[in-house]
Amino acid sequence: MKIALRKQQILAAVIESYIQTGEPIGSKTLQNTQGFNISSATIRNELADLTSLGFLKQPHTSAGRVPTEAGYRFYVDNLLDVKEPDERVRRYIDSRLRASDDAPEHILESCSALLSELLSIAAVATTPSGSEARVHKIRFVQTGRYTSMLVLITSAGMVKSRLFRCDFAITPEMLTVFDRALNEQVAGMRLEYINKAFAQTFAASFGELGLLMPDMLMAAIEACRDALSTSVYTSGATKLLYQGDLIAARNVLELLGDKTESRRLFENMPEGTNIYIGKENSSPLLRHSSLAQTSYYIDNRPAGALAVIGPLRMNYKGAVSILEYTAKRAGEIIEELIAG
Amino acid sequence: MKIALRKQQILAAVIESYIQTGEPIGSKTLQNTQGFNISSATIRNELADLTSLGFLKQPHTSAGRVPTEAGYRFYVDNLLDVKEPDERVRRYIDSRLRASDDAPEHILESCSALLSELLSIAAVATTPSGSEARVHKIRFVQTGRYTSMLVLITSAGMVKSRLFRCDFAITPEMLTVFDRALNEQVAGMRLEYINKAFAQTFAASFGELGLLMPDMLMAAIEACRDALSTSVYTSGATKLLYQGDLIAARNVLELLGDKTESRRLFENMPEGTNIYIGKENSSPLLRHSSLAQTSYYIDNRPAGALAVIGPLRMNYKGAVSILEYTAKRAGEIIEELIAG
DNA sequence: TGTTAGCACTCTAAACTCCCGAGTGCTAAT
DNA sequence: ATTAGCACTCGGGAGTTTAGAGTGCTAACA
Repeated sequence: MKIALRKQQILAAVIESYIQTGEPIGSKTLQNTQGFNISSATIRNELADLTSLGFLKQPHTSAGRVPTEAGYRFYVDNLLDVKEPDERVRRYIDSRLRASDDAPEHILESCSALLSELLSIAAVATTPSGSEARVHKIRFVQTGRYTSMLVLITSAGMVKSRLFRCDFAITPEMLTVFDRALNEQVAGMRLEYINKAFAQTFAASFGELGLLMPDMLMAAIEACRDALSTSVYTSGATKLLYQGDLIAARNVLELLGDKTESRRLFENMPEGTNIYIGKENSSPLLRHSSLAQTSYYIDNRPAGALAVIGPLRMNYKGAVSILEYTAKRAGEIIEELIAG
Repeated sequence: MKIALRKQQILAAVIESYIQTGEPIGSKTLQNTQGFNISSATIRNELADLTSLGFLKQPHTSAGRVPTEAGYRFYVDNLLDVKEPDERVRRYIDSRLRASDDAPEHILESCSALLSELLSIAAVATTPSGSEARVHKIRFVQTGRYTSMLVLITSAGMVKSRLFRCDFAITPEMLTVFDRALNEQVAGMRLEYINKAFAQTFAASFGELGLLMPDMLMAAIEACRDALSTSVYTSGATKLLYQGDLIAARNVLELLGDKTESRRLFENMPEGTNIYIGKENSSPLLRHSSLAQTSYYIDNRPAGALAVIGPLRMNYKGAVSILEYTAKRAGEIIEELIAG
């Protein structure tokens, strides 16, 4: 769609004003505050055009204009010139990410805290999915007479542990047997193959000894499932409660409170930066909100997502800028970690 | 304070009606719905007395009565006959707690989910504090060339792990040295003594070798700190958003979103079951809410807390009943686990 | 003395009306 | 193509009215 430059400038002005104030804006105010060198009548004509194009609407006949979802869409597609954040902000992000401790999980937790803090809206970060990963090795630590901890280390450097409990007393020898037998089989296997079927054939191949293993194997399966499934960290959802639209906020809270739902959000996200506005969202709970999402990369492959969720009139420019910078740095820092 | 039986019954009726409907209730409705054998005029007299006693108030001169905080207080102190939950509910609680996996943390997570589900309000559960616990032992698992996992096992059977990373390549021998040296010192020590001061004297006593240890010791300190500090699991806070009082809900969300704040809530709770109504709460964020809390016991000692947070007009009877039963069962099930 | 019927009184919330003013679209002049 | 001018629209705030739920008081009654 080809649209005259002045129309675009006016559209941008309306949207940015509305994002800032939340109030419908009319031709006169627009003329005064934005310093256009044209009369309000001319602006009115343009506004009428933009309205009939479907980019703006009026809450009622005699009110100012408000962007429609299509308007926001055009804005983010064509009128958003995103810059890197200020040096001060960049420094701040760096320092906060560096301060997180040595687990990727904690870095991602910091990402979501950081995003919601800087943008004053809800933020989400997902851990890398383990779907590409393989078992590197599995270790055992005895923690009690009947209990032990299984530690799974994946080829991607992720570490997951799981407690299990047997109904017989565990001896160190037994753990050595478990360790050797299990690692011989699973080392190098894709995580998703460590499932119930595998456990059965594995236990069966040990005859009587196999009877001692189900608890241990169950723990292994669960550890793999943990490593395979992405976890989702959220922050600042309550901030939305202070920003007007109660039902939108409530729905977002609902969505983010449900781990399964929020995980699903990122399952089929295309990589790169994406913005979903209102009804464009896959979840009906986001029908009145916007989601801005970007991927972070580990070894040049998209690993997980950072995202913010806010009202339709969220600060898209700032959001994209900060999202992309944070994602870049988070990827780099996690890479350093794993390289070790 | 001595109060005639009939007055008490009327007070109870008003409060229970208000809890159910949220509407002020007047003398006539009270007479009709609760089947008192006295005229509405008589009820009016009693209501006037209860009002001047400070247990009831009127939103405006010509409206029905609503309980005051003092009214709720009298109600929970004197008029609450708590029964065990139904068999069906008991079964349900049991099965849900059994289904949680073998870590106390997961059981407590289930508790909070369960409470908020059954009572439709926000629920909280805290893990046992480790303040009484001592180090049982510490184990190491190598997870990468430069990284390892430290596993802390406490005398209370709690297991915490922590990753750490050194800037030199780790060898199995080195871990064996760490293991032996560290355990010799710390086994049996109270968790809170494993702190920076300890780490310094410990590292110092190893001379040059001590220079290799700071990362490992840092991890040990953090694991102990983890084990020492109670974690707080919350569920269902969003349910409050559907129950009228928005600012109360918002404040609760705020409180529960902040781990430090919500931990503080339970720091000095007396054991047993307690109810804090409105301004009785220590946190100003709960000024418009009620908190009902009970302890669960491990080996006959109070270990942690289960609680629900809801509006002043929460269903106190159901809440206490379900809280106490859940706490009892949770304690028992955790005991079984740890006994192993 | 405790209970009750009757009644005048109070007060809110909902419905209705009125009107200001911001904002519009159209027309005619530049 | 732009602009000034103007009649028109309409939401929402202010003021008014009204219905009805609920009260407290009084006087009669058991």
